[in-house]
Order: sequence, then C-alpha cells, then structure tokens
Amino acid sequence: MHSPAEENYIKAVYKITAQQAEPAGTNALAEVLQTTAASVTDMLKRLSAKGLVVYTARQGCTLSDTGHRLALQLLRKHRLWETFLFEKLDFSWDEVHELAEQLEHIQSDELINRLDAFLGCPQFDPHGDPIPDADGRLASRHQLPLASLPLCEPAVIVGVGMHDPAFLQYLDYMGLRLGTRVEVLECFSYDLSLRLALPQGEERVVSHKVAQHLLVSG
Amino acid sequence: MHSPAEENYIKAVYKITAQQAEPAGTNALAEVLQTTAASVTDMLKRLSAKGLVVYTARQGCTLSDTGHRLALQLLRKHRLWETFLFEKLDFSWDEVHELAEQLEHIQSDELINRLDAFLGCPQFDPHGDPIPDADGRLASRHQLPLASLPLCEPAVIVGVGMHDPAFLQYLDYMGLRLGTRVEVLECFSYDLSLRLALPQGEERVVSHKVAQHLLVSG
DNA sequence: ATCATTATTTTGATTAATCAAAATAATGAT
DNA sequence: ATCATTATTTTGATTAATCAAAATAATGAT
Repeated sequence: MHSPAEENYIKAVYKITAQQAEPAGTNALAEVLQTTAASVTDMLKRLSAKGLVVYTARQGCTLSDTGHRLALQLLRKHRLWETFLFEKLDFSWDEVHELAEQLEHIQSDELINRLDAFLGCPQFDPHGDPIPDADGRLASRHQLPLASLPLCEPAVIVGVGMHDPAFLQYLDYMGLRLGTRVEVLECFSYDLSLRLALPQGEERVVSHKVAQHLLVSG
Repeated sequence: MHSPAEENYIKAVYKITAQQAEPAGTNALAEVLQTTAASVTDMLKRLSAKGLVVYTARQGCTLSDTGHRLALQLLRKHRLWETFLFEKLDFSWDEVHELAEQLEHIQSDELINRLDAFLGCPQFDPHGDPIPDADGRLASRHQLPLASLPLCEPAVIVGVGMHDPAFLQYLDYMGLRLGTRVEVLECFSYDLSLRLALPQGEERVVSHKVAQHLLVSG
C-alpha cells in the first residue's frame, strides 16, 4: 500500500503538526527526516496525489483524514513493537526505538492486532507514551514534569519527555524507571536541582534539565 | 546492507541450487521470483559486483561463500519468525509464510538472536523444516515420505514436503499435524492411497499425493 | 553444417527516491 | 518601495528496480 519512505514522511508531518498550529514547512520536514528540502517538495506532491496530505506550494503541509489515521496506525505499530522488544526480548528502553523504526513498516493489521493481544493490550509503551488502539484512540493521563511537582507530594514516574538513548541510560543508572515512586524533598534555588526520595530510603539529586524531562503522576 | 530485493534474489538462487547441481538459470530465477528474465540479468550483475553470487553470462549463477552465509541467515530469520507467529501469536501453519517474508528483511542480528532465545532455540519451524543456528548449521534428521513407510511401522509426522496453504489446511482438517503418531494399516494398490491408524483408534485414508508430501520419522 | 527453437542479454524506457545547484517567491528591515 | 535574507521549488541528474521488445548466443534435430 505505502512504501516505508512514504510512511516516514507521514510520521514526520504528524510529529511537526502535533507540536504547532501551522502546517509543516519543507525545511522542518527535511530536518526531521534528515534529507533535503528538494526531496521533501517532491515527496509532498506524491503524498498529496495519494490523498494522504494537504499540500499547497510554499504554504506547507498538513495530514488529511486518511493521513492522520495512517499516522496513528504507525504510532500504534511502533509502540507495540517497542513494548514487545522491551517486555519479551529484554531490550532496554534506549534500544527499542531503532528496531521499531524497521518493524513498524511490516504490513499486516492482523499481525499487529495479535501482537497487541499477546502483550495484553498495553495502554503505554516502555517510555510511558500512550499506544493508540485499533481505532486510533489514545489513552490520556494527568501527568506533569517532575520539575513542576510540589515539595513533599508523593508521585510515580510515568513517562519521559525526551527519548535520547543517553538520557534513558542515565535514568536506568540512577534507578529512575517507569513506576518508580518519587518525592521531591528539596529544591536548590541556585540551579533548581532537586533532592528526591526514592523507595527504601534511597535519595538522588537530579538537575533541572532531567526534572523537566521526567514525567510524573500524583 | 542489502535491500529486500537483493535478499529475495539470494534466497531464490539458494532455493534453485539446493535442488540441482547446475548453476541457477536466468529463466528459472525469473519464474521463482515472479519477474522477467531481463530484470534477473540486471540484478545478477549487481549481486555479482557485490560479491554475493558468481555469475557468468549465459552460464547461470551460484552463491559465493558470502552469499551462501547470507542465504542461511535469511532462512534462519524466516523460520524463527514463522515459529514466533505460530507459537506465540497463534497463527496457523498455512498463514505464517507470507508474514515471515516481510519480517525476514528486518536487519538486526541481535534481534534475531534474542528472538531465538525467547522461543527456546527451536530446531525446527512450524512446517518441520530445520532452523539454521547463528553459524548457519542445520539440524539433520532421518525422515521419509509417508508413502515410503512400510506397513505396520509406527511413526511420527515430522514435516511436510509442500508448503501450499491449501495442503496445510487439508492436513489440519484431517488432524495430521507435526508430532501426530501414524501407522500405515493398508495400501490400496489401484491408486496407492493409504489407510492410516491415528491415536485413539482414529483412522484416515489419504491419497498417494498426500502421502508423498507428508514426512515421517520412525 | 544448417536452421529453428529456446535461453539469455541488451537496449531503451519507466517509476520511486534522492540530491546539488539554480531559480523563484516570501519576509522583514530599512 | 527596495533589497537582502530565508524558505521553497524547479531543473537536471543519479541509483535501484523494473519491464517490453529487439538482438544475440546456445542447443538440439536433421
């Protein structure tokens, strides 16, 4: 139906238009896709002809209804494969993205629905991101950056706002995983770093940057 | 490293040269790959330049050492994915081939080795075909077509000599699966059809054609 | 040895995906 | 309003993969 290249463009348009109100520009897409603006213009014309995007020259590009559904289906595949790799094959959460980038292009709805059932229909992936269901619906959750959590309010780590492997490895090293209970004991005003309480009386100090990218739920 | 198209050619050369002593001819490859002879000639030149095949114009083509190793690795991936789909996702043995054709092109040795471990390092796939290990070694087994099994010798179904979905569905329907114990009670000389004993006093009559493609082990 | 048949290769073209360089449109500062 | 900068598109080309039609080599029968 659609080539891996086309699917990657759809994902990129989704990613950009999810963050901003304006249509995705050619250069922004080229940046995300690590390609050139010329290639993007070319592909947008093809995707537009296929009815996956709405593209007006020099105005940028948004997803059509069909394109939007496809983007959610790709997100579903990506996150289910990540969950499989993490839960069943014991890959760490910093390793799963790369492989899922390949696996998400496998074409079979039946396969993905059976994988979903095999994994117990998970709502969230190894990074805490919601997994769209077969109809593209996403679970929502009230969460906030650890940096915004008031002092002495017990919370649980539920996600990360950054997927950089180095960051994820650092969190593993610090024992800060999804499901870990945390409480902010103290905030150092000179750099906004936080002293945290973990289970079993453990304590950690993390930088403001880390606290901004760690998502917790009360 | 190699494109799916290249990998499919390697598999086709492997398939043909495993059956015959002569190099694989252009037309034979075109037939297997459902493409034209012109496309095959073209690709063989590219594969030859890559060192995966030995190709002499009008003489045909064989696998190089590298190509042979790649073919076995592809066979390994294909059969491990088939096993995963069958064992974990409950696909039937007539459904797994198509999906494995896609999955075998995923590039990651680590993934395939972890999948192998997750499945318990199976020696045979859902059709009873041997799965090459990480070094390309294949388990061997003494087996013979049911059609060649002497009367009243108990045996076990261990494989099939034909992968046509209709055939596999028929075997399912007849209760003839891998691991099923069978014994030939009688051979009808006019069409060589066989009367079989199955566990629990069940009996079946199968045609000579079926008996030729059912592999058993004493 | 010649010729018809068959297998294979070559030639010329196409599509998807890509890029560098040139051209063009939009934007923002003066 | 003009001009420099920036964003985008166009043009011309490339590579992988493919094919139809024409050309060529090999084979087998006489």
